[in-house]
Formats: sequence, structure tokens, C-alpha cells
Amino acid sequence: MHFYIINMKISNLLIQWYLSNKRNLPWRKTLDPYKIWLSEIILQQTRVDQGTAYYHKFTENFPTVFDLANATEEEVLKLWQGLGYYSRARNLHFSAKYIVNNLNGEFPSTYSEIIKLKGVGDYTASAIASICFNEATAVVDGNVYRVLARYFGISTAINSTKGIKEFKNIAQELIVAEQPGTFNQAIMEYGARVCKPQNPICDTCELNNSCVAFGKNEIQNLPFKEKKIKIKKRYFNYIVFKMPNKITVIEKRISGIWQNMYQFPLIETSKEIDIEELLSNKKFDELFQQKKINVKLFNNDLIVHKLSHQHIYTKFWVVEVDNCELDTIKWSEIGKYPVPKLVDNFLSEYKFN
DNA sequence: TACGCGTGGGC
DNA sequence: TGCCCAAGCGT
Repeated sequence: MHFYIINMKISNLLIQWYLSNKRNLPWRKTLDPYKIWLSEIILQQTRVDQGTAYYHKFTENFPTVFDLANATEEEVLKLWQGLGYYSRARNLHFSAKYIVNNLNGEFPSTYSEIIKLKGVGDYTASAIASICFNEATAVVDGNVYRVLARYFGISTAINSTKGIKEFKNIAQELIVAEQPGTFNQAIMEYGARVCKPQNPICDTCELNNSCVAFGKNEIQNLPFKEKKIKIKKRYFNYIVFKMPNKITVIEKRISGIWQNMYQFPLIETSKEIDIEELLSNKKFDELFQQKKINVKLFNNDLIVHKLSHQHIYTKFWVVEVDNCELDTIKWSEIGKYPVPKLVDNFLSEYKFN
């Protein structure tokens, strides 16, 4: 009983704090499940500062789920360009079509129906169900893991099966059934603004006298996460065709990183190569055969593009040639295609004359 | 189940 | 600098 009263106090404190401290974010002006869904997908593993502009772009270009469903995947990816984790955009578009074609355009209204949408997992389904439909399903995101791990002094790994269940159960016990959406947003906002990963504001935290980690000086050690990821090194050699009349060649990636995004023809190697090695490369030879070419390396220093799980060391080779057998596009049209940041950065620096 | 999947910011 | 982290999900 004592534990229950304490928990009630925490939940209500979080809500009271939230009501007087919440940020004025654009998706907090609506309860339209389509827009809440949009915001939640955009904010997956993404900071508010980075995602906000994309939320505006998407709600302006696609005000309703019908507009999104009627777009092409390429248009959606182009709008998503620069935000990363592009499967979010592909799944968003897929699910929009599903809602329009199979649900008569009506957004699903329960957790169990919402989670059936591709790209929507436990967190996102809980967020939408609680915010838009008052269903008492607790969200557990990075913020919630942190607040709960510290406050209750829980050292179970947050990325273990056991930890995922444990934290979900605790959050579910804490949720305020009468205002689940407000509680969910309150605990997340608290994690983002007070109980931060670095330099949390413990001194003035209203929960510090009952926070286990604070009392035991364990704030820096919680939440606990298992192991680290290994960074793989990859070596990309992009072949930038430079042909008469400002013509070039691009291709669509079919799998892995940047799936369905566009790039220049790629020769991936197991290590950095110089021009001699490029010229004797089999794929390079297939591209140009015995044609007369002029090859220039755009970047003298390797461009390192860092992703979560891999570092891509890149060279852009500009190859002048009169013609080719591949499909070509005008250089001026290249901006229409969705491209990864690595290619976008090149495009903003390189001048095709 | 463990791993693949982007980009940017903070220290 | 290198590492961690950010309103996670799919397979």
C-alpha cells in the first residue's frame, strides 16, 4: 500500500510538472491520429530539433492520410531525405496506403489494431492509442527507461528481453488511467528536460528525495545497457559519369542501407584504392570497356560518412566519357531523386560544367 | 534473438 | 577525438 501511494505521487507529480513546463511543440496542437502517427514515426530515434522541420514539411505536403497514400514512394523518400532510417518513410507510405485501401481511410483506434501497421511497434502504438484514444497503454522509450531506471534504481539491461518486459510493466503500473496520454508525454518530457542522459538537473528535481539512483550516487550508471556495437568499415567508390550535354548516370539501391534511394554507380572495395586499382577493377572495366575516358578524383582526402553501424570511406571519381550503354539522366534533374546525405553533400559541392 | 538501419548533437 | 545518445522497428 505504501508503494502504491508513492507511485501515485510520482505519477501525479510528473503530470503536474508537465502541465506547467511542457514545450509548445507543433504536434501538441492536434489530436488527429494521422498527425500524431506522423510525428511519432518522425521522432523515432530522432531529436525534436531535427524532426520538427520534417513534421511541418509532411503535414503541409500531405495534410491527410489520403494525400500520403496517393503520393509515390519516391516523393515520400525525397521529402524524408536527410532524416535517416529511411525504412520509416517506406513503411509510413505503405501503411498510409493500407489505411486508405483496407480501412476506408479511417485510422485504427485501438492499440491492438494500431500496432498492426507496418513501422509501428509497441512504443508508437502505445503513444497513439493513449494520446488520441485515451487507451491506458504505457509508452517506454529511451526517456522512460532512464527515468524509471534511475528513480527505482533498476540495473536490468534496458536492451535485454527481461529489461524490456520489466520496464514496460512498471510504466504500465504508473500510468494514470484517467489521462494516459498526458502521463505518457509527461514522463517522456521529464526524461528529455530534467532527467537527461548527461547533466541531469537533480538539484532541483522534485523527485530527488525518493530517487534511488540519486540517493546512491548511481545516476551516471543508470540506465544500464548491454554491450556495444561493432563499427564496420566500408570503402565506396562512386563513379560520376560526366558526358556531353550535361548527362550522367544514377542507380537505385536495392537493399541494405539507403534502400530505394539513389546514388552514382558504385564500386565497393575491401580497402581504399588508388586510380591504378580503379582502372584495373573488373566492374570499372565493364562500365567503360575500351572507351576513351578521363578520370579525376573529386576528393583528395577520403570522405568518411559515419552511420550507427558502419563507417563509409568514400571517393568520388569523375569520369568523362562520350557515351554509355546505361540509362542516363540530365544533371539538372538529379535533384528530383531521393539521395543519401553522403551523395547530397557531394551534389552541393560539385560543379558540373 | 541479435543485429541492421541514418543523421546530428553534446561533451 | 571518439563515443554515447535520440519519442524504435523489422527480420
